[in-house]
Amino acid sequence: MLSAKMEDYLKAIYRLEREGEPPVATSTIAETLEVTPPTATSMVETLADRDLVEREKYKGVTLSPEGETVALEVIRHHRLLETFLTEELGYDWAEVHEEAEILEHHISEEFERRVAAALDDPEVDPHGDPIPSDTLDPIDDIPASALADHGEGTRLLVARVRDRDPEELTYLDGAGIRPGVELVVEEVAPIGMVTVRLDSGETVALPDHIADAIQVRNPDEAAEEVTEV
Amino acid sequence: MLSAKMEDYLKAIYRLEREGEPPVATSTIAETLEVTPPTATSMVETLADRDLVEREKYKGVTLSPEGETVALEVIRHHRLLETFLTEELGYDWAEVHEEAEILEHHISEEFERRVAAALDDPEVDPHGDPIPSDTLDPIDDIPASALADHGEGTRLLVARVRDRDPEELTYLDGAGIRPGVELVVEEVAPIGMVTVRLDSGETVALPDHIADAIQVRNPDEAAEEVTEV
DNA sequence: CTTTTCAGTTAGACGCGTCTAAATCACCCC
DNA sequence: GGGGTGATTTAGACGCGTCTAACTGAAAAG
Repeated sequence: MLSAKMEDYLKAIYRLEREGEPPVATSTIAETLEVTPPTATSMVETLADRDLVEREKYKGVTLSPEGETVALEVIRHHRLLETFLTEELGYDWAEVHEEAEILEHHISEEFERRVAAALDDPEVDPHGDPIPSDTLDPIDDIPASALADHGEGTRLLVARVRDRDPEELTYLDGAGIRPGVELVVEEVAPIGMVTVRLDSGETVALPDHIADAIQVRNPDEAAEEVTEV
Repeated sequence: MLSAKMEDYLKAIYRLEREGEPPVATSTIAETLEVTPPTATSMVETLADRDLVEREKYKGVTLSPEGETVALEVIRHHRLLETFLTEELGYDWAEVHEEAEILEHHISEEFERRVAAALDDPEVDPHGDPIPSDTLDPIDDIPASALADHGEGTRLLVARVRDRDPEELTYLDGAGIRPGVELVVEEVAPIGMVTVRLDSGETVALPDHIADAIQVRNPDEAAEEVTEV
């Protein structure tokens, strides 16, 4: 049986593999999980002993296929829970992360199935992130880029909001910025700030770290996909 | 912060206090939680250090007021979850115990509030057990007795079914025996078995350990209460 | 090619919750 | 009221996940 902690490590490694170049450094894992480097080393050894990661001493780790499956399972739990909490229990979009972060390790497969059924097998969670299928196939990420990387005048569709901070999320939600919304880049200021205009006409100024967290795509491409399906 | 294990011990002590005469013996706790006596002793020491139980060496323990509050909180979580799983997620009455047994330790106060609201503040769970209020006042148990203690010909209302075994519960449910149902004691056989007749006309034979677990009351008294309220 | 730097690992410790084996207490019986 | 018996506690251990302090390897800088 895998502990909640092991699942946390596998999930973190999964995420870090996709954010940078594998293999993932021990120190990066340690930072992400807010533990000291020796702690990460010893956990990584444990995971390697169980063939959940491939490890080369002093080089870092990559997930094994089994490790990736576990990570996807946990991520599926997390995202289903986030969706369930918002849709069925009236949670605010911003509040769900913490609750899901804990519950993801404790729900049964039966619970997972029933929640998925109650929600009609959703494909994305409230933050716009794709939910792994029940067969845990690798996720093909919806192609998206950071809002920060686009120039003035571009019209964009918000695909995902990659932020965890409840206060920031509440602010963004209140300002009308959430997955599915369209906006136009109004100004890219050289002081590390981007201003966008929503369809409502309102403008919102966003500091760089927020503009990096907002993932966007071309509205026309998104529309095509919907047509295809 | 209290660990899930501590909560389990407190809940067990709470239950055992009500089943027998306090103080509760260490060995009884050990049996209930399926650990060895030394393990129970050491956990009980820890709980006493935190003022969650009052303990007299070699004599046993009783819950302190704080300990009782914690126990009630955990029981509230458990019973709300059981209700939620049956009502909202379509779980079978028999399956919910195990799931609730784990989740009760991991849901937030926010989750508790929202579940209670979604269910419209229920007063009993699917097994007929009362759900502690959000203020965690002591539960005044609905007066009920064991089906096994009644003679032939008595008409009874099933108040609670105090069984955990999913197979047994599924059988009882299938046979039509669940909280709220009325029945008549048909035969008390000297071989440790009770036969009851349901309003549907069907008879069901129940071995003693089951007849002990089924809590019943006088249907007329129950009706009076409903009228009062 | 040597030095320096810093990421990464090893060594040793601790708290939690558990165990087995051994000691000890409480209480009943004659 | 001395023994015996069974419940209870003490002693000492272990695995997990964590820590700090100390050491080692790898890789950049000169």
